[in-house]
Parts: sequence; C-alpha cells; structure tokens
Amino acid sequence: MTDEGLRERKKRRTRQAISDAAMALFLQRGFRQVSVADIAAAAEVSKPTLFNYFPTKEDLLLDRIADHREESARVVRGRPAGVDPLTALHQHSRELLADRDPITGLNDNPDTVALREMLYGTPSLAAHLTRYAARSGEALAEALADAGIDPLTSRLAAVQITTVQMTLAEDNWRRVADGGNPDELYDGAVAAVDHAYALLSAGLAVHLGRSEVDGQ
Amino acid sequence: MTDEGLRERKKRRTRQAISDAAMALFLQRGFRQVSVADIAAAAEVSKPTLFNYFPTKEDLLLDRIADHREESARVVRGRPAGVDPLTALHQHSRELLADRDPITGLNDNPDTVALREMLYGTPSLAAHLTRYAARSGEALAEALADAGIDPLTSRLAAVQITTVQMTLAEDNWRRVADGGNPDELYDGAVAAVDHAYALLSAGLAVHLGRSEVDGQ
DNA sequence: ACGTCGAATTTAACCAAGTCAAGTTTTTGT
DNA sequence: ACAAAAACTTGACTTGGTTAAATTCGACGT
Repeated sequence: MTDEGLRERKKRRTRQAISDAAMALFLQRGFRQVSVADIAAAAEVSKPTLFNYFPTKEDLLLDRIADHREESARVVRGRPAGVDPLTALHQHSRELLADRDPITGLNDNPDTVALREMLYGTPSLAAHLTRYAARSGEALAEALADAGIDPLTSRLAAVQITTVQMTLAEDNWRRVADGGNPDELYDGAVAAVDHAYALLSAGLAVHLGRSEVDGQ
Repeated sequence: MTDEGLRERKKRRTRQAISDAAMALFLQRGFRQVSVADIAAAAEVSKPTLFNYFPTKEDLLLDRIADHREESARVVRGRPAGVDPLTALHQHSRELLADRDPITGLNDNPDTVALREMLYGTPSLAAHLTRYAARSGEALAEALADAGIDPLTSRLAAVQITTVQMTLAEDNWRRVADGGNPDELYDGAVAAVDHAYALLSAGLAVHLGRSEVDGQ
C-alpha cells in the first residue's frame, strides 16, 4: 500500500507527537509561558530532536496554519477555463467565509480564537506569520506569471492581494474577539470582501479621488 | 537655547554611541557574527543599559531606517491643496528615486548595499522590517481616514500602497546587488514606479483580464 | 555650597532558545 | 545476521533578553 517503511512512519509519528504536545500546551498556558523544554518533555523527546523537526519555537505553532500557505496560488492554477484569476480568488474568499474557515477570522471556536489571540498578541509570532504570507505571495506571483501576466505586474498584484486578504482576516478576527457572533457578522464580512475585490479590480483612483494619471 | 539639561544630552549621546558601535560592528562582521555583548563592550556600556535603549538586537540596526516609518503618512498629510493622496505619493516616490534615496534600493553606496544585504539575508531582520512596514501602513491608513476616506478603504489602500513600495524597493535593491549601476537602472525604476501607481490607481482588472465585477 | 531625590547605570545572576559534538539506538539492505 | 546509515539522546555551550539590588550622578531647593 504505502511504500513508506517503518522509519518514515515513526518520523511522522514523532513529528505529530511534538506538534500535538506543543499545541496542547500553548492553548493551555499561552505561547510565552511554555518553554520548548516543556514541549520536548511532554512529547518524550530531546530538545535537539525537537529542533530537528521544527526550526524555531514559532514554527511549532504555525505548522498548523501552514497548509494555507500556497492556497491562493492553487486557486489561480486550478481555476476553471474562462475565469480570470481575480474572480477566482474573489469567489474562493467568499466560499471560505461561507464555510467559516478559521483562516478568514470569522470563526468563534474557542481554540481558534485563542490561537489567533496568540498570533496577533505575540510579536515574534506575528513576524513569523508575515514571513509565511510573503512566501504565499511569491507563490501567487508565480502562478500569475504562469498565467501569462508579466512578472512585475504579477508580483505587484500578488502582494496587493495577499495583504488585502490578511487585512480582511484581521478585521474579522478583531470583531469576533470583541465578542461578535460570526453568523451576525457574516453579511458585513461578505460586503467587505466584495468591496476589497472591487478596489483591487477597479483601482483606488475612484475612492481616493484621483483625477487623472500623470506621467510627470 | 535648547532646554535640555546635561541629563538629556548624555542620554542621547549614549544612545548614539550604542547605535554607532552596533552599526560599525554589523557592517564589519555581519549581523549574526556580532553579539550584543560585543556591542555593549564597544560602546562602553552594560548589557541591560543597551537593552534599555533598544528593545531587541534587531532594533539596533533598524533604528537607522526608522526615520522613514511614517513618511507616507506625512506625505499625504502635507500634500498641496487640490492634489489627491495617490498622486502625492506617486510624486514623492519619483523624487526619492531621483535623489537615489537609500530607501528606494537604487543606491550602490557600499554600506547601504551591505545593510540591505543583511536586512534581506537575515530572517529575523526581515521579519522585524515587515513589522515596521505594518506600522507605517497603519499611520498611512490614519492619514487617509483623516482625509475623509472611509476606514475600510483607508486600511486596504494603505496596505496595498505600503507593500507595493516595499516590493519596488526590493526589486531595485536586487538589481543593484547584482552589480547594476543605479544611474543606468534609473529609467527602468521610474517606469516601474509609474506602472505600479497606474495599477494602484486603475486597478488590476485590466492586467488580470477580468471582464466584470460579479456580485455572486 | 550642601544635601537630597530620582533617574540612569552597573553588577551579577538568571532563564530560555537554539546549536554542536560525541556517542547510542534502531531501521534498512544485503 | 551484519554492516551502513539514519534518527535519537546526552550534556555542555553560546547568546538574546530579563530581573533585583546596589550604586552613581545630574537636578534642584535651601
């Protein structure tokens, strides 16, 4: 069946054990209050082994969210024929919202809220997160370039889209953290997404009152 | 004349001494290769004093670039009557390029190049830098909001503009780091800025081939 | 000029993240 | 069954960053 030997299986299991132990301790006591030594002990592993699997303490937590890293790129690559990238991304964002996907911030599961509280409340985690976002932007830029868009435009569009997505998510999370109910916030969140993609699509000129594009 | 006593003067001097010592050592041996203990010793100051002035090792280096933190916000606030924010920012970016301002990346001063090499080559520094950029974005968002633009649009526009500026700068720096001559790269850099602001202004729809804005 | 208050500094010890080298266990391929 | 390789552990070490207590030193009223 799976062509992985006992070796690979064990590796995956220890990795998982470390990640599980870390997440449990983080959710229970907070990021700063848990030392990697604690985690290693809880996972019954030595400290160097832990660092062999996760390069930094921050990655221990971010590993769980890393799945979404190249999601935008995947959406662009996998879009149906005839649909332009921006529309595909817009549609995808709407679907994530409808699913109350944790990444949208529109989710009040206690663990999810606690996790985001940690993310935004711990500078080192926020910093790591933005680096993840940067990589996600690069992947999106590549996907756009492969779709025939010139490299500079691809890169600029990618960073704009990525940061806008993060901004929207942070907005939603803040509202939920303030006690808002995701279902009641849903319509507003969809409106915000629509507005954001309209801005991306049609430009800032209308809203910032620019009269014309000058060349000097 | 100056109403600062000896006390304030001394504080500024020790702060400067620490910053100078740090910069000299960083340029000479690289970021990782210098310990904060080295810097403290070179500045003839104790380690806690050093951390009293600079919260982290990274800030020791980023302090020098921090002047630009709220520059975009200042440009928007200080723009002449009748000029819209985007045009003012565009114009300002062009002026920075013409001045070969280090922040544009279009500058081959050895120290400047070495500094940016460190910035982009050291993960922890890059992470700190993006957090600085985030704060810069917040300041810009506030300035836009004060200019009468609604809060959500302000925030979205601000993050778009900020990341686009960073992307352009990184682009320029990469070309210079590859041995390019700033004066020869200048025209291309201006074209890139114009293109970027045209994108911001008129939106991505044209370039990404979007046909229409859909609402479902 | 004197003395006191408070801020800045130092000392010394400490904690936690991350690294390294050397040796030990365990899986794999033959 | 055995040898090579990979993963793991142990223990010690470096470095960023913090804390508490003791000390120096400029500010200011008398």
